Amino acid sequence: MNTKLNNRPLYEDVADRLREQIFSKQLPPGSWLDEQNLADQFGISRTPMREAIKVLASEGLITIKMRRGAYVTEVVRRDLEQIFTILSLLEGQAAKEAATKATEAELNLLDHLHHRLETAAADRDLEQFFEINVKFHELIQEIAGNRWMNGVIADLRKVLKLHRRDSLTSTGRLQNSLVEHREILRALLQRDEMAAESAMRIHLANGLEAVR
Amino acid sequence: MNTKLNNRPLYEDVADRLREQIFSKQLPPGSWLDEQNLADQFGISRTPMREAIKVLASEGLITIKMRRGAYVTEVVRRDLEQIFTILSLLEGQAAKEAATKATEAELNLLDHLHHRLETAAADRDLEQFFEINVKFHELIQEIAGNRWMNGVIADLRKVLKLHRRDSLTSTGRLQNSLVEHREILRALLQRDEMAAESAMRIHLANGLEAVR
DNA sequence: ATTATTTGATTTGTCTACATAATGTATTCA
DNA sequence: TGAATACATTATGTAGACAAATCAAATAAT
Repeated sequence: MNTKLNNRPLYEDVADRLREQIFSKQLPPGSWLDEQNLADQFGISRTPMREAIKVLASEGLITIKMRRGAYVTEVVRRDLEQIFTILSLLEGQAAKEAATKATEAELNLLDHLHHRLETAAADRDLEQFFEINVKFHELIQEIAGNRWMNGVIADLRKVLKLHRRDSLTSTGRLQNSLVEHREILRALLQRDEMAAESAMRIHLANGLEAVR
Repeated sequence: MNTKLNNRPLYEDVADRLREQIFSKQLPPGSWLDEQNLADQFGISRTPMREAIKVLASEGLITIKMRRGAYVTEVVRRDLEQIFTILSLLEGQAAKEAATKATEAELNLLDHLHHRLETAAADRDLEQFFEINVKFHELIQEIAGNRWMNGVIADLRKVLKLHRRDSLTSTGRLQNSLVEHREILRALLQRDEMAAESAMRIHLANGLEAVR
């Protein structure tokens, strides 16, 4: 009895809901995913549940063991270091390309976003800060326009969310993060490729320092 | 009746066989994947076929359209440029890290592989050359030891294989490729981080030039 | 003749049931 | 009492059937 939307495949909705449960630690890292139980809980059969599990597995959020079911991936420090290394390279490249590719309108958008970030920081509104921060990064990626790169970054950022100490939880880090963002924005507005790349790399390198 | 192995889930075997059909252009880019037809052809039911399709979709080899089935991804020049940009960054980083992390034994392995590459090139044995070339790159990645990076690289290289003019088909490119490999190896043996990274980036940048 | 509508065929999405492999438990024998 | 084997339970892997939605073709209407 689906009173819900049929606007897209069920297994995608299921995948979204599963992700939420994983990120909220309702399904903590290392825990086993009981197909039947979860299917019942979601009011669906095992088939779309299994397809959803495969989607999350391809994103690296869960690990499937042959004949032994699926488990939520445990992200250890080593993983954080490796993932931040990649993000630093890719987002750095995105910032570099954005510096030259961005239209004036897009630069204005970035500027506007950054101002909202400053406001959220001043208000100590962590929720808002985090949300706008994500949008800022995503807009830069969108401007760079590398479809494959954006996919990789999106997947890796999802995996990062598995880690308990999700970056910039400490307010000290928040201030530093803000300063780094200012530098990124400045470089972009001046269309300084190298500075933008460099600033973004430093930003992410510091992000790694914050979580460990 | 499956006289075959049950050593791993059926959908993984199916995914492998599907990949083969795609790479061999038996299923050309843009073509539609008829679930029922393929399942019959493989002597299985649609369930593992659908799961295999989702695996390939997560690798970017096929694209699933809502209620309209799955299609082999069409890789255009834009995709090639974007993917090579990423590979250049990541494999460059791998080479950089390998320069310091590699043990003497691993450097010897690389040296050995390169000699076999020289031989294959001298023999104009394209098949061999290509195979050893892949191993050379993979060994460097293994030495760098970034699990997440290696996954990304592996996926993107699969997507590259979709393109008709799979890099270094021309013998002229083969000679250039060999020279570039010599430079990469030299830098690694001297444990020169920067040179290794730079040489690898140049190598991949030239790889892009060759396919377009 | 062109456009709209309806109907039919095909295909995807989902469910239920069955087969098979793995884990845990109990019973038996040393 | 401890270990090994057989059995039972449980969960995953696979198959086949059903339901819903899309596409195409044929018919009807303007």
